[in-house]
Amino acid sequence: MPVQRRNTKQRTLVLDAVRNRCDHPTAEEIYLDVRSRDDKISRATVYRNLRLLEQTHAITCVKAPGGDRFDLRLDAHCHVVCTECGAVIDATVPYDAEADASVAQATGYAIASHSTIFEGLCPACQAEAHAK
Amino acid sequence: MPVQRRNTKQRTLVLDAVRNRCDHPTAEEIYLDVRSRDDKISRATVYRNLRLLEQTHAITCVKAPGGDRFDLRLDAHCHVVCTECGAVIDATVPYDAEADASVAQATGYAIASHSTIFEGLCPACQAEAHAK
DNA sequence: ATGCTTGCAAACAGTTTGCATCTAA
DNA sequence: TTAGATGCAAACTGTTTGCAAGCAT
Repeated sequence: MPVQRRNTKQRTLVLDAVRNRCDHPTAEEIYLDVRSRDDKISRATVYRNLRLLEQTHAITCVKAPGGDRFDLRLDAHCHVVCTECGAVIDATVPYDAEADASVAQATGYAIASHSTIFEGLCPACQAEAHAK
Repeated sequence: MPVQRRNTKQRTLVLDAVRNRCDHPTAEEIYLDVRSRDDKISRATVYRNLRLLEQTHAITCVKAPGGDRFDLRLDAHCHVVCTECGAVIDATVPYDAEADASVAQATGYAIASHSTIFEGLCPACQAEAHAK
């Protein structure tokens, strides 16, 4: 675990790739995006940088079925994930900062944050389910 | 995807194993528990039954780093996971059913439920961090 | 008897790691 | 110069699947 960070071309590319997307890409999608700008970069580097940027709080990751999704960290917000196709979108519910303090008090954990994930069928998958 | 279910000895063992634990065991831990009662049961069977029981809503699964954790579904509640050691405990925050309806309205998703996961250091890991 | 279930092993997906080489500072 | 970063390939973890045999209904 290095303490000092360097600004490599690859690290910048990974961060930019996350910045340039509004959906919530998987590591693989980030890899493909970055790959189109630098066809030498390896998956390992993308994964290493995603973890590093996450630890730095430059980006956040949403644990969705079928792999983590990454997201630019602007403000804390919730996510909605489709139980059928796995699509992830942002939710419009305010972040309840008070809950963190309350849970910390009750459990003794040092709560850093919380994430809420709503699960359900997206409109497209609802339509498909009806079609059967 | 079978529509009809049978009551096999193995399925019962898996369900009982989840019922008999208050912590939030991983699939592997369930497997080891069940294994101690039936040393012929295979991991595949445990995984298959855990998924099946989840779909049946007999149990729920919490997506934690390092693998899903399983839980008897009594009532909807939130979880707290330690970012260091991965321990999972129940949180004491009421389930906000209203949020589901509100998100459903705003997004067009058919929201089935939501899960909230608080992240932070458990007391033991806090102590260890201080010790350094 | 039928077809859901099982056990086994192999396959899989997503991610991490060892190591020699490279490079930012 | 030197510690951090990279690329490659192999290793790993958690989970799923194909198939022949088994068992609940």
